[in-house]
Amino acid sequence: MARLVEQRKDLLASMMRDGIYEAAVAVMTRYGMEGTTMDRVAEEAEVAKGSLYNYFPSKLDLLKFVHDKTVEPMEQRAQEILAEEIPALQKLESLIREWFGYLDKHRGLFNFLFNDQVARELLLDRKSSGHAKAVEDVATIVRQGIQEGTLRQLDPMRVAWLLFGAMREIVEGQLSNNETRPMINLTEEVLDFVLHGIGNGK
Amino acid sequence: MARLVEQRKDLLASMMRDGIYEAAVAVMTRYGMEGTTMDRVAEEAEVAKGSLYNYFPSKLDLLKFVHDKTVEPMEQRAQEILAEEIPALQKLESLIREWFGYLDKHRGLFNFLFNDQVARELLLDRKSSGHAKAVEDVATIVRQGIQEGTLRQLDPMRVAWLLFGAMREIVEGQLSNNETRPMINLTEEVLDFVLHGIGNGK
Amino acid sequence: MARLVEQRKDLLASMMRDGIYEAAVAVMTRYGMEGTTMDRVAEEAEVAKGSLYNYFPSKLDLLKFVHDKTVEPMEQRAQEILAEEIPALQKLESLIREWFGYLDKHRGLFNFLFNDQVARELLLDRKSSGHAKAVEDVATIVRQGIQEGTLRQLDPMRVAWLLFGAMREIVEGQLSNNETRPMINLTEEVLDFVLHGIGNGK
Amino acid sequence: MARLVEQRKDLLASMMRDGIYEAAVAVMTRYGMEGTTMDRVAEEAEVAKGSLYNYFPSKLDLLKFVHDKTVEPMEQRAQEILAEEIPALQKLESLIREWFGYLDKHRGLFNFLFNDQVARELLLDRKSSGHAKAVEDVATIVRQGIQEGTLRQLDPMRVAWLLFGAMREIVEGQLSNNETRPMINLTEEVLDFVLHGIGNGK
DNA sequence: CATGAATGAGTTTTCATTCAT
DNA sequence: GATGAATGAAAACTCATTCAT
Repeated sequence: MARLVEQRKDLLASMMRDGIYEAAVAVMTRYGMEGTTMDRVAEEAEVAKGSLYNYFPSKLDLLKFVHDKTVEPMEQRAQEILAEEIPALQKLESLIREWFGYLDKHRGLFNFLFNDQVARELLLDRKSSGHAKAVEDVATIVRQGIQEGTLRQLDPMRVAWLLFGAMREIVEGQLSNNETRPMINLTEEVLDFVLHGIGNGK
Repeated sequence: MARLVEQRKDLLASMMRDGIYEAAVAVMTRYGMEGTTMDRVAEEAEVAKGSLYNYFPSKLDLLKFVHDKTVEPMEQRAQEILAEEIPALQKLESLIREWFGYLDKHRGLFNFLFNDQVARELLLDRKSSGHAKAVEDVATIVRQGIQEGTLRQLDPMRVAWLLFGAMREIVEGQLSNNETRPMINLTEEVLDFVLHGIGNGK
Repeated sequence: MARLVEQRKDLLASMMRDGIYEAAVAVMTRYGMEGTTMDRVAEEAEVAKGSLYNYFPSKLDLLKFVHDKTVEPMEQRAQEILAEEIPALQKLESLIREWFGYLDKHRGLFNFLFNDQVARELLLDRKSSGHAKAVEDVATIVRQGIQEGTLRQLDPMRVAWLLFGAMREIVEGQLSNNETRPMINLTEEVLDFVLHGIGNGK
Repeated sequence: MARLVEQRKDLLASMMRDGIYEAAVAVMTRYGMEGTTMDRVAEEAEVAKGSLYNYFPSKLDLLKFVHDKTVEPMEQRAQEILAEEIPALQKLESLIREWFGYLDKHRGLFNFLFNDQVARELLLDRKSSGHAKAVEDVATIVRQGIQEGTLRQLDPMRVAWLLFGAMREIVEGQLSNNETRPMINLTEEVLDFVLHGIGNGK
């Protein structure tokens, strides 16, 4: 019985955290990192400021939560792709497509997720940032591709960084141009670039 | 004679500005943008807080100065390379090499120069951010390469973003790994990636 | 029930505002406008500096509040007097008496209300300064008196300024002499001066 | 001989003080009391800021000097008028005329001379403000007028305050209306008001 | 547990005054 | 004496965090 009460409590707390999460995302999207104050989050969440502290010990913890919660599903999906039994090239395409789809949602959080100093700082003490993990995933695929003979023998980590960066940048270009078309359409183009480069071969 | 006194004064002022610049860079490197307060800069520079305002009318002006002073020589160099009468591929290599050499100095400012939201904001009213300009430079080279037939017919701007991003990311990877070897060594590798991609040809 | 809670809150907020008002008046009286800092007000009110900003968005707003709260009842009263159906001379006497009574309270604020540049500036965007309004009120009475034939045909506005100034000055004289007798006793005398001047008739 | 050197020094110092005086007046007129900083005065005087302190130990001393130097000639003139052997009424008219003429010059300093808290504070330790002295002068004239039978038997000091206030206020009215016609034209009107009041006699 | 007022350290900026040159 | 850079004590305002109700 106490067990049941316990569960109910956990459930409620979890819902609260989610509500605050949504609010935080909204505020971050609207005001940017600098403008994200606990006041605004509380107001957006329609909760008293003090209540935030019942669910998150500090602002930093809230930010970490937002980060994790946003990155998590993407990482989940990446793991699934990695686990499939398909050629590296297909995995790569799936992953890129997935990323773009993911970034089409969360546009507002892009800076927070990838660029911002704060993000970086709050990740300092994490085992490994989503960012780094993503790069690692690519490296794994590259290794597979090399074994399969479909990819050149290059340093997998280096290649992963390059690939990831190319993708990230193009997203940023789109965002800074206020381009609203879905970024998922860029998948082919990016894949082409990554596989064949820009040189006109022989 | 008055001329000489004048010069001496300018020199001193210039030295102060440089000292403050150094201090600001140190603080930014150590504490990040968020943590860069005038207090800390003053302390680092071993000057009174008020003295900063004898050389920079506001914090924003100081930041602009730091940015310009850091970015300007690079832009200069880029223009020189663009103006040379050599094939696009050579320009590209020169540019990348230059960038890496440049980033080897200024490691601490990398985030300020390329990643930070604040940096972006304070550049909003500048002619055009160094970032955007750099991408534009690459696009120019790509256009030349396409005409020369050495580069594939791809959207030059898109390619520029991709290339720039790849490079930026690899730098970031190096930095976050606390890799201390000079980044300039990566030039070949990046160029190879960009030109041929990672696919194993046919 | 929620209604009750709401009311209690409003009441408390109102009390705080009043407390801060008192503190501000005390500080203004003691240190003058120049010396009225938010720090001092906070200290006087025995609240944290930050708390002031929970009740007044800015220092200017606090000053406006002080001004309004002090001036409003007087303006109210003036309007009542103007609206009465009595001869101009009676209105004039009433108004002057009211003013003196009013100034007997608020002695400390006299300079803030009538003399200070800052006060004037902060009233610039108000409908119309209490000062100007008071003069206007007198002019209205003078016009009535002229019509009734009890006052000479003089420029009403000019007369209003003269009258108002005479009164203001005498108050100031009293204050600077640290004269503590109620100023309301001066009503007759001022009225006599205003009506008959100091000349000995023919 | 040393005497001569001494004199030359005094003369130079005196000239410097006068130059700074002019500059201070210009700044006060242009920027108001709040905006009168030592920096601006120095710039206006085309002197280094530090030099100001060779001639005035502090800002307050400079302000006192400005005040005195501005008020002095007026007081001088008032004394002369008082000393003349003419009826009180004529003295009164002369004095008022003189005041208006005086205020026509020094418009920019009006607030500093008569209204400002700062002015008040810096006069606190003076034997007697120019303001108070002026009132005293009027009282003297009133006493004479009473003896001569041309003025009613009223409290001379009170009358002096009233008269002075009326005049001051009308000046202020002119200034706040940005009325640029010379105020000296108001002499008759004010005198009329003061002598006969606004009442329509019997 | 919810609330939101209270807190106060921290931020940018100003400016009278000092002092080495 | 002249200079003006250096100083640092205030000033207005912000906001993460606490805590009484």
